[in-house]
Amino acid sequence: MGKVEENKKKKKDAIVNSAFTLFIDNGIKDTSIADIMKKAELAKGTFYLYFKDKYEVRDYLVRKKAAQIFENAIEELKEKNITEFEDKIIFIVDNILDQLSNNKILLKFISKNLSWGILRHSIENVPVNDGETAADYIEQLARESDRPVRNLEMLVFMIAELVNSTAHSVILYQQPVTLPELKKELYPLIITMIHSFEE
Amino acid sequence: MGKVEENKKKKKDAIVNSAFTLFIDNGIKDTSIADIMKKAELAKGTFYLYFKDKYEVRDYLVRKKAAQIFENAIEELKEKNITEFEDKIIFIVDNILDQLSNNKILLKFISKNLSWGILRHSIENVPVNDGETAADYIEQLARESDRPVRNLEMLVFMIAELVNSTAHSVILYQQPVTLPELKKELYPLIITMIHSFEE
Amino acid sequence: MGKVEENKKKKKDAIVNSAFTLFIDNGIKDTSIADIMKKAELAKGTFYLYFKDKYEVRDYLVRKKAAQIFENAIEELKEKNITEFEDKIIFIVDNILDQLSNNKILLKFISKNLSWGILRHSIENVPVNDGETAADYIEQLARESDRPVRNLEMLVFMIAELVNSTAHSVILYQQPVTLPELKKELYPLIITMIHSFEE
Amino acid sequence: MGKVEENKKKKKDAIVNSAFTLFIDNGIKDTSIADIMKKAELAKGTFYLYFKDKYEVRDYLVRKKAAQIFENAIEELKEKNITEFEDKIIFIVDNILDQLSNNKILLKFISKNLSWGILRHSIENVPVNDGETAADYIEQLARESDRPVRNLEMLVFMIAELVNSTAHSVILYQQPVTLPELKKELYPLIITMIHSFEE
DNA sequence: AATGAATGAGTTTTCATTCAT
DNA sequence: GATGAATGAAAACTCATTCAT
Repeated sequence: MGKVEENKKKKKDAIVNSAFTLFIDNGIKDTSIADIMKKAELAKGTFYLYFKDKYEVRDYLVRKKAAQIFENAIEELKEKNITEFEDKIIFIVDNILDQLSNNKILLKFISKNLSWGILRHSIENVPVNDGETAADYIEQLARESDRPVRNLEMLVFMIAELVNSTAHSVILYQQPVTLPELKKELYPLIITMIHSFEE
Repeated sequence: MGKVEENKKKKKDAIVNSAFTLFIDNGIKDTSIADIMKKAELAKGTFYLYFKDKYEVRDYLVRKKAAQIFENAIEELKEKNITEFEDKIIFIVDNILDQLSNNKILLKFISKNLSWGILRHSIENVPVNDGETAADYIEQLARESDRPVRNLEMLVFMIAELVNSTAHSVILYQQPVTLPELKKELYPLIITMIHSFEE
Repeated sequence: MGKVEENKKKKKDAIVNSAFTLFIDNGIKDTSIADIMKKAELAKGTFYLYFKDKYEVRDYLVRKKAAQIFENAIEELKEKNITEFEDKIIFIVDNILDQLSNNKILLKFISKNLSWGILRHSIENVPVNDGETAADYIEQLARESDRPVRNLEMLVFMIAELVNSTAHSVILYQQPVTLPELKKELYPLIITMIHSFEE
Repeated sequence: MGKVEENKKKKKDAIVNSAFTLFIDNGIKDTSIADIMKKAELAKGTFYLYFKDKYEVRDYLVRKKAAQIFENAIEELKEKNITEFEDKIIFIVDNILDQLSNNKILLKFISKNLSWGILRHSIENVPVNDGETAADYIEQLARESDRPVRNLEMLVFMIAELVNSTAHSVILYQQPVTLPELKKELYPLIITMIHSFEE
């Protein structure tokens, strides 16, 4: 990377990091571009060299943070010696739920804005792992397993949506149950779902 | 209803209907109170006699529209002769998915804004059926059934979240599958879920 | 006029007068809406209740000022006892040239922006005399004369354009001649033009 | 011209041509230096090596385009065998009116910005013919004629202003008459003017 | 209860200009 | 000479809210 390119990367990071803190603290609606750039210690006009508006920053951040959470779960999975596909899935879900539970602010920020399109499609500059998406990684796990799964994408989609949407209500508002109670019902259900997708 | 009351109802309806169209067409962020009142053909100041801000209108609308959809499904259910609890649930889900599929704009508006809290709790002025919520009604169905279900609220919650979150992606973007394909996987899964919650 | 209407008229006048001074002093480009409203002692937002942007104010002003100049000339003409059509025209032109010569700043402002369309067409709220335009008035003078003129509008048009465009250069920059020298050539030419349009 | 000089000429031309298109399409007010340089495919900073600001470019363009139009008329005049001074003037005026009529966009651009000063004074880098201005050329024509004209500059000035200001309204808006109708009145008038300036 | 003119703080956005490379 | 990233002042414009009528 040339010196200029490096400098640009640094500036973009400064904007993104500043924006994340302010979005979390004050909400997107109550964060102005002036606020972001002041905190980033850059000129207001510089914002527009990197982003169109603050919603572009939000989308970038959602992808980046979601990818990070997934990556963390994967990293921890690698350190374990889990062999069964379904156990790996449960481990990942459990790990993600715990991460989100420990960072409710992040959960609030992400879950309002996360969609299947974002999880599914590789995102420029925000790869989970060398350009690989979360869904790619899960599919790889499935292929490694000895029990083949039909319609894998659909399975992953349903698990992801179920986890994401229930997590939001449960972790943030303990509605209608607490997280441990959710897990108690959710994990057997996920196992059932996986089995029903085995060929 | 007195004549004054009737007049107030008319005004409130005008505001709400105007807001709905504008929210759908331009997004909430880009709809001003001035816009709403102009389309409603009422004075700007009048808005504040009925709502605190546009977000209150949005919440009112989401509840009202969601309740209508559910009510429609119930009405049609009553005309059928379905006896089994699980068949009733499948019928309701199927009916709602079809309604949403035929009204994608409404789906877009609702699914961005619907939460368990709204489904669950009775809403002033927007009863499904005499102050009864969707969840209340489902519980009644369950009680009428001869096979008792433990933790009914949890079951309803999970089904609702699964349906709502998958519907959004599938109906609006055909991602990752089409609606018929989703149904083919979703309904057996819902049956499985219900069975696993039977005592 | 109701009290509210009266108040609105007052506000519009304040904006227009403030704008005129600032346009003259600093130029349109260097006059901001904030400047105008500050001088008018009104809130910035109020501007947009009366005008779309500052160029709409400019157009309004050009029409108004041009109409005033013409009206002044007419007023003075009425006090004289001039009978011949051509002498009336010369009187009006002479009077206007003198007015402009005594108010070069106004000339600068008007002549950059004056067009035949503006002179010709009655302008809402800015009539020369009860909705009558300058051209209307001249035509009336011609009709009163005993020597009929063919294609009167064309005659007026050519005189107006000739006077307006030569005045600009001569009065503001004494280029290529001084005002008295221009008059010496211009008036016989106008007489010739009138004669050549007589039937 | 050295290779360096040639390169600079190319760059200046690129800037000027890009600016012309943008001025015509979007207006000068709504054309930024960034726009000009992007279209010219040059770096923003390079602009300041050639011009002070966009108004300098505008003036350069007006002169250049006006000179071209006049030069075209002269070229065509030379190919004809017209002997009388007044016929030559009419030919030139007629030719220019036709050129402008065929290029209304150019007319719009020029007539808003053309002034006697520009026509009259030799312009650095933009000679009509070896440093000669339009007015110079007309004076030469007059001198070649056997009927001497007094106050030639004044005559040219009045004809130029009359033609320029009437052309604008007539060609662009057909107001108050069409171009053929204007010509029918204008040319006899010009002849009359010339005669009245003969000694 | 209803109106709609007025407010002015707040936000976005533009853009000429500089200057290190 | 050429570049284009960065600047930040300046400008336009929006809009929720108030309040006299």
